[in-house]
Amino acid sequence: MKNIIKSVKGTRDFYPEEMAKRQWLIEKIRETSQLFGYEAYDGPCLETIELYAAKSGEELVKEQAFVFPDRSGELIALRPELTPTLARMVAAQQNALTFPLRWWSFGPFWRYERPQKGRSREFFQWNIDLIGVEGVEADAELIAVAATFFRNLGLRPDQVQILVNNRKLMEAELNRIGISAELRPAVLRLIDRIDKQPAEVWDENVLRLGLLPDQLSSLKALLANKDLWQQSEELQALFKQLEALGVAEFVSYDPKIIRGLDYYTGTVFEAHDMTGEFRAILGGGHYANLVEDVGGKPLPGVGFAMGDVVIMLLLEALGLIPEQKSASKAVLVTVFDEATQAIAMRTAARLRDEGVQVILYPEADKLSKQLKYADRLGARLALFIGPDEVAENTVVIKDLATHQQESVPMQALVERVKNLLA
RNA sequence: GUGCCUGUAGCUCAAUGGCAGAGCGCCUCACUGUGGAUGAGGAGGUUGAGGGUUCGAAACCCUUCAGGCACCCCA
Repeated sequence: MKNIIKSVKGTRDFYPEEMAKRQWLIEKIRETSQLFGYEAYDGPCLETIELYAAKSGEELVKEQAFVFPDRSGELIALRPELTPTLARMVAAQQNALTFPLRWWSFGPFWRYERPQKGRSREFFQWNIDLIGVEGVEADAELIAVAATFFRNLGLRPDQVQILVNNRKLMEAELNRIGISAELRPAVLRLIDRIDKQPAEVWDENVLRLGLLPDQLSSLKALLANKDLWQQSEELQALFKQLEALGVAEFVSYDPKIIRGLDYYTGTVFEAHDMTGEFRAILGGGHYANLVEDVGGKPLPGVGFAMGDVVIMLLLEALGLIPEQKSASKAVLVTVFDEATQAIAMRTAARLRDEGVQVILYPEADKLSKQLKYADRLGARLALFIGPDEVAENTVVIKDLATHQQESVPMQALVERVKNLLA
């Protein structure tokens, strides 16, 4: 163990067991995305640092991106998020694309952060965006995508909720309290983390920004008001549409949802597990303007991103990840001895020609060992072709789950195996 | 990047300054044509790494690496 070279901090190895789970998750993401008519796309994992300089705030690039010079000296970043790439791609083809645009993507991202549970330096992220729609209908659709995804995974509304708020509403309400436009961004940032700080500390921080004590109490009343959404026409319309889309049970209003990214201008939302044990599962919102910073004409849209880590921790905790055995449809062909090895190989080849997944034991060995191997891999059937079978021109098929076995004529093998696997 | 906690066999953990152990898992055999059970054997550790204190360190001290918790930030 001592001489094994260590992996890079914050990265994960995906052994077959974990890889199978990752593939399962991707499949669920693909199903849901396609169900709503979204098309898959991807960009490069490497981008020039200028792409991020304009967008996504300095913090993300300066402090959280992996940045390095290439051999010519140009600064390259491992992508910490996809939105700037999306903006660039859309801007480059802006006059050729058909809007509204429905695109989704799943791929690796990197952020140079301190790893913790639910947060690694290399992670996978589902990004999905609807671009070219101004109205709140687009917001409703994306929230419906998220809710449908949860439903498809077997998650219930009492286990996970999508919490929604609206930036315009919050701006208006802060204005009403008398908080100046210059102070609002800082106040919003504090609202975003109200649940993370002790109440007294939070109060202190708010007052330190320059708010008056009665503004503080107004603010706290605001954040406790679960009916605040009724002050927003957009949110009223949104909830009505979510009802019509059949996903309202997964959504609730929360005035504390702000989102860190500056480019959100309307609806913002975050999905959380109801025990509060994990970090946010996904987050997104409405942006007025996706491509302006990279040189395109203004385009509104809405999108969200979901990392692979938290959702899998949650699903694992709830026991919602089905057992993934890659060999669950496989037939293991045993090799009795050297004399029968060739016929075992021929039989394996015949089955493979018919599209049956066949694992051929690589050498003659004790049958107990071969069966144990089949068992470990989770194979469905095992075949025995020993001297007796060769003499009779038969094969013994054993169902490893039921322990039942039968002898069939060699000619009937393929059909019988297919029946048993069906 | 800051503070705190934790690193002992593949996994979960004992051993609190005196010979590094258990359970599970793994391998072999009982089982010369049959897997999950049972029994008997066996392999596997420079106690994360490096240094220091000590007659003696898994344990105490320093450094470092990794993970976890909080901050920061966010998926």
